[in-house]
Amino acid sequence: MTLKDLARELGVSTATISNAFNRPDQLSPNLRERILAEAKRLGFRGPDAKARSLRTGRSRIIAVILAESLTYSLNDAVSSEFLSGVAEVLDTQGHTLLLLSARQAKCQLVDSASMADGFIVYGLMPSEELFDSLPLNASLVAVDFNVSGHPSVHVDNEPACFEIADHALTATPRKRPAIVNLRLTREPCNGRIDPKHTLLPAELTITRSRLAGFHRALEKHGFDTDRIPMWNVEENTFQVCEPVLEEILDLPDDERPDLLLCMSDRIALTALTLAEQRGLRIPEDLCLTGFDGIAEGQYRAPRLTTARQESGDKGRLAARMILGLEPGHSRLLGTELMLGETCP
Amino acid sequence: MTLKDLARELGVSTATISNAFNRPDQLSPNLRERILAEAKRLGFRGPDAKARSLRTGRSRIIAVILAESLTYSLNDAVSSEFLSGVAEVLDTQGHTLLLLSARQAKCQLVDSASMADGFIVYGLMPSEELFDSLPLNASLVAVDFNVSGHPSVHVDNEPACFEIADHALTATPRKRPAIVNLRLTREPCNGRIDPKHTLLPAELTITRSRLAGFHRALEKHGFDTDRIPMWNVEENTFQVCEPVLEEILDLPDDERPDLLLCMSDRIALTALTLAEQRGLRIPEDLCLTGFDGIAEGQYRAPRLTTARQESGDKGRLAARMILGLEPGHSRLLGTELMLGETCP
DNA sequence: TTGTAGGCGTTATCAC
DNA sequence: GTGATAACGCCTACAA
Repeated sequence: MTLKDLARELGVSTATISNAFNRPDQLSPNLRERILAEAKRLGFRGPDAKARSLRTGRSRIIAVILAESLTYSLNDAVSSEFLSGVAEVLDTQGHTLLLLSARQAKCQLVDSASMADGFIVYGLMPSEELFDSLPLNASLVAVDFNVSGHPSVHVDNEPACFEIADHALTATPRKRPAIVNLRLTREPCNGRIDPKHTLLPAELTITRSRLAGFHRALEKHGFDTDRIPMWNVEENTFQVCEPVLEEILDLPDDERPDLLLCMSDRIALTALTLAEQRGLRIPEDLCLTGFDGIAEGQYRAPRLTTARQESGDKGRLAARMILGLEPGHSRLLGTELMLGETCP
Repeated sequence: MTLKDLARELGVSTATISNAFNRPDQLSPNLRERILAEAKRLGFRGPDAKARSLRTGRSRIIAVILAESLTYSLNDAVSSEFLSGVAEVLDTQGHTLLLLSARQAKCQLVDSASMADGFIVYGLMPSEELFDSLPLNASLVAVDFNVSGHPSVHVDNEPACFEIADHALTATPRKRPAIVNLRLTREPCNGRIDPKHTLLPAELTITRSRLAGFHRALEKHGFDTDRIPMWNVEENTFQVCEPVLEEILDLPDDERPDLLLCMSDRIALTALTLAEQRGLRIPEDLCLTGFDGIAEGQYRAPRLTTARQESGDKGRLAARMILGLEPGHSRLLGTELMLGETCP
């Protein structure tokens, strides 16, 4: 049942049917009523989206390209909240959300790409060539990293991390601060970072900005940042974090850090769980800080000291930008220091 | 830059270009190489998805229609794990995931509908008319409810809930069991359910099956199910559950339930948090059971006693069914009783 | 207010 | 192995 069939059936032209659906003001209400009623009766579900999108050039589909796998992104509190914000705006604006991952087979990513009206690219972007495969004139908003020629949405990572670390170091003097990074090294590394590792450049990972903030605070408090031990995890999940944090917590008492600056709440919460299992007193034996402000860290005791970022807002803003509802320049969102009991 | 442009530019026919991209065996490797190279050089990104989908009738897009808002679904552990499973399969099969919500404006839902090759409908379906707007011959898989004429994926809610409640009542004799439901009443209700409320029919909510399981166990243990107090929450979030559970926990000691059979882990965890805040001893003063087996309930102490459902498997199965990788009949997935310390 | 016709960018069916 | 051509279903000047 196509628009044309319906037109023939009703003895009117295809244009009239089309107008009945898309431009009510272009025909008499009576006729329109009749057409809509007959359409329903004959089982015409409205203009076909595939044909319409070919003709008009727009699909009302916005694609979000996620750096991580969909599996990860949908389960992670931070990215799913982001998506949630995106979805909220798209929904009210009559658009729908297509989920893509930079990890997925390139061909289908590219294929689906020409379907979407715009792209929101979230997180670290592994390959330059991906951008080559996106439609040339596509509108694109980058989130948490930069793409030249396109606006981006960022969070004030460096100042936020400075503030956290500064707080941690001011509240109680610390002897052995350490940092647990997330995807900082060029080569995958789940464990201690040593001088042989090369680090990803700042354009490719927000971890660098966060690290810079931590370092600035450490320097302010008289530490030599080169001597601050650092670990790294490749994925923000309990499973991946657990062994690395066990390695840290199982160090001899006089080597074990007494302050762990973590790049994410997920890491910090994993550390917290493992530390509690080992009978370490929080915060006396070990202070912990996170980043993100996810619910799981706040609905528990002790609550996590962290920098809250409004991931949902980030998504809403990115969506509004892609739809042209916001000025087309890059934006920087703030964070809020949340003082919990893990580092009071 | 279209396929036709490229054909003209290279002096070959459009068919040849199309074949170069879609049917490598239909032309000489040399020619194909040349075409691909020139395409890249001239900035042709490959066949346009909109046009292709119109022509072939397939978009390689599978839509998931969620009963709840996208915002909720993306943040809820159970549904995001489900989506995650769906995404995993679609990804490996070269399909992409379009997220729709039954809550969103009907027009765009219908619009986008004709775009997708198939539909996975998840959870309670509020309106019949939604189905009328889906393409007639669309393949469709229902999850957690039934749609006549289409296969569905279910979890063995009734037996699982019987098992949980039976365990709870066997382990320690209880005097005052109570049930906290999720979306059981026809009219929205956040609070105690009284006889005036009408309940949703079993076709529309899995809560009915779960309730039936609880009731069967209660009867077995000599309770009159009509006298078991029931509460209801409309949404599976901390914010919505909190006041209802406060109402329950703040009852006088001799009225407060000593066993709370909850329809979800989210509800049970909220109860747990609030009970701990009130200094109630778990499980001595209050036993709690959940449903779902989400991580949050297992990575804490005390761990939640619950029925674990593999939401990811559910998603994977639904996706495989919609892609025709599984026999086209309905399936029932099992659950696993997980004994935690909230009801040992 | 309604109808006509061209084309959006592909792919599939044929010929050659 | 390669090329012409006809759909796919719709939208929208423009004409009536």
